[in-house]
Amino acid sequence: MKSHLLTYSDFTEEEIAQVLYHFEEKRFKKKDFIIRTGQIDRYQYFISHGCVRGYIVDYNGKEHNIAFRFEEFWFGDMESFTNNTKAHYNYQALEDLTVLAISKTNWDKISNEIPAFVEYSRNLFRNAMISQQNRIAKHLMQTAEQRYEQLITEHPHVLQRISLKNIASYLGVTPEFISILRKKVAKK
Amino acid sequence: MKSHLLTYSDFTEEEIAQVLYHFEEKRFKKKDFIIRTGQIDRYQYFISHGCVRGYIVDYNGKEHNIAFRFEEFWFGDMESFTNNTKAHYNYQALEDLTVLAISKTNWDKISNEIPAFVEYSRNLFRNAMISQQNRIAKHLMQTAEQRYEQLITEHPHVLQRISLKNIASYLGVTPEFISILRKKVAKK
DNA sequence: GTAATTTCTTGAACTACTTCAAGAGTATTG
DNA sequence: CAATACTCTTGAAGTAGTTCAAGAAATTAC
Repeated sequence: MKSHLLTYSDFTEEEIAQVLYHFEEKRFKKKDFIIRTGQIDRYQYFISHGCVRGYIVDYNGKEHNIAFRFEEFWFGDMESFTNNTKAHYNYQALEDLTVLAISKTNWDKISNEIPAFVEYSRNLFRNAMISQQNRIAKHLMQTAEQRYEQLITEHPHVLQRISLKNIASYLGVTPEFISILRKKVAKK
Repeated sequence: MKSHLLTYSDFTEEEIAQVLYHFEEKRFKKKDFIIRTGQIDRYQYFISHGCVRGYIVDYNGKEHNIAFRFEEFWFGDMESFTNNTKAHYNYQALEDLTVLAISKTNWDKISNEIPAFVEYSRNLFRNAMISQQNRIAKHLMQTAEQRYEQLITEHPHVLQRISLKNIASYLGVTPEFISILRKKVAKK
């Protein structure tokens, strides 16, 4: 966490200590829910160990993965957290999970006291915004086959930890179609 | 612009004057390019009048609209602007356009001098991140027909100003298919 | 104000992807 | 370690959306 803070803004040792003081460690078991649709998300979570998926459920009850998050990444339903509204997304542990959690109260407190933290979070949001934008562009430009190939070449470690069913949902296709793609790609 | 600053953070009158001082007004004609793929985007743009589309070109030379921006909104290739790298996206005026432009140099200067500006931009990025996330979710959940219907009910003004061809590209379908959808929706 | 260009529509043939059903393989649980 | 429950695969039939070609309608340009 400390090194993560320093890569996105300049903190003094004292500021770092002050920031870290406002986090609490939490643990979850595989398959536990950290955030559920309809509830208010009062924390942001920084993963120290494990991984999670974020997903949304459509009117037919079908689940759609919008994100996977691994060690050294943040997750949370930012809209719910910011506006105290009901969360649109669910976040579920895909492995046993250890996180550093920060409450909204502490988040706001640190934001007021430590300008470097505002800059840190600005940089995080900017990067997130950029990568979401790029993801949208890829969805518009590429077929499912291209998205799958790009995923396995650019993020091969993801396949070690995430089931094909979950990958399929993230890519926006059915598990059956991922099977077909796998056969195709294997032939090349 | 002034009222926009105030809705996203607390500025003193003096700070507002200081921020505004670092913008320059620029004008473009309909169809002009403000940002082109491959060039470095050295400005961020706040629209005072007109609208633009952001798009990316795929390997087949096909264009894909990733965004439309109207009055009182920002645009720019944030990745290029931040890292001084080549822009992935093109931004083109869809109408005669007047913008307030801020250079990277001035952006960084204001960020160092005015904490409220860092908070302002953090809030912008956060909102952008949230709406991109929601857009991805909609793409995963909805058919093109549902996305089209939602667009015309939630943003009917968009249809007054944007051609169907450009809407089609934004929704991720062909213009021909938008025609089909329009007939379907008209029947209801 | 007419020519030139672009946008929108229509229809027929095609492709990427889904749905459903069923079986094999792999984890998880008591 | 047997029972249960997921995950992954296969195939056949179906659907959402594409491609291509061509014409009508609307905009732009000289």
